Amino acid sequence: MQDKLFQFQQYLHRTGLKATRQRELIVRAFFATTTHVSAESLYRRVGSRHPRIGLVTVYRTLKLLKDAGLAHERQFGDGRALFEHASSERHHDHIICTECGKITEFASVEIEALQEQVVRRLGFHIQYHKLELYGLCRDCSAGSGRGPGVQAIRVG
Amino acid sequence: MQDKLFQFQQYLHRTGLKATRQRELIVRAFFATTTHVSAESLYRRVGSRHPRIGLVTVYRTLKLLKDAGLAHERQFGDGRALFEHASSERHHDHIICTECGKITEFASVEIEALQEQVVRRLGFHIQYHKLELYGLCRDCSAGSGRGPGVQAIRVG
DNA sequence: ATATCTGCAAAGACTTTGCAACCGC
DNA sequence: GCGGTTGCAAAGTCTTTGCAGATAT
Repeated sequence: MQDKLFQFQQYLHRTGLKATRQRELIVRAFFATTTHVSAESLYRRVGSRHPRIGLVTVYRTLKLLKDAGLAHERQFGDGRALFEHASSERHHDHIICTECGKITEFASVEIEALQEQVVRRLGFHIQYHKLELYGLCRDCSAGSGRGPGVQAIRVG
Repeated sequence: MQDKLFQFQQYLHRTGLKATRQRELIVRAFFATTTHVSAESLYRRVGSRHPRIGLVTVYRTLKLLKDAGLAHERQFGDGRALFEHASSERHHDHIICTECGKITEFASVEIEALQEQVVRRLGFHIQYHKLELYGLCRDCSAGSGRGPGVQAIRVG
């Protein structure tokens, strides 16, 4: 987490931008999360300890994190963007529980290989993809929905 | 197309709603499209011949079409909803050209079977999924981008 | 010193809602 | 005529932008 902040500050320096107190606090808070955060929820996390930081600055810093390649922005169709850590790990997709909102990450090389096949047949040159599965997680199909969270599981 | 309108009017009657001139015009315009339309673009299509119809009514009618099971709403992550005809065909997914915006539909039973496997291993009970591939279509990779359109191709 | 940053307020894009007039049934 | 419907305007949500004062280098 400490080196993510360092990478961010490297990016700022490289680009001629400034390493401000607000940016450090927001970036720390971002990398302290384990789940997908919205701008609003990150704002609330930071604001609980540092009320003087504006939501606008959170938006702007998240944009910088994207530009620096340290964050990904996701749209899960509920009208707001969620941000997750960009890691050096392989690409992954998401399965979202429609009951409790829990987001689980997974990856399947078989699925991706098939996607490549399909794309080739249609004459497309693929750049990236987005696969979202929606359903009930184990807890919620058992009828005991808990709060949201994130797991990272590798399949295939 | 005529029977889609009939199905819609059946739905209205069944639900105690009224078959108005505006609704008929909007629904006709919707089923006259072959591509994915936004509320705004459907509004413009209708408005070109019938300027007295409001955008708000288009939104409300699209909602009715969804409720009637005759339209699906899609979010391709650019901040606005696109609507497509709900057909009795099998589920399909989309591949979107990042250059010209062309949306091509496809379906692959192999991909869906693999998704089922993954989901089962994670203990999820799947309800629906969303797969979007992004890349360059044949025309655009050849360097001759044309306007957007839609094709329907079945694979696998 | 000076170009960038911050935070507020305001604007923008998309969609929904309140309300008085309107119109199917 | 009653109750749903329309269209305008207004509000709501999420995100971006303009601007004057503040700050990093």
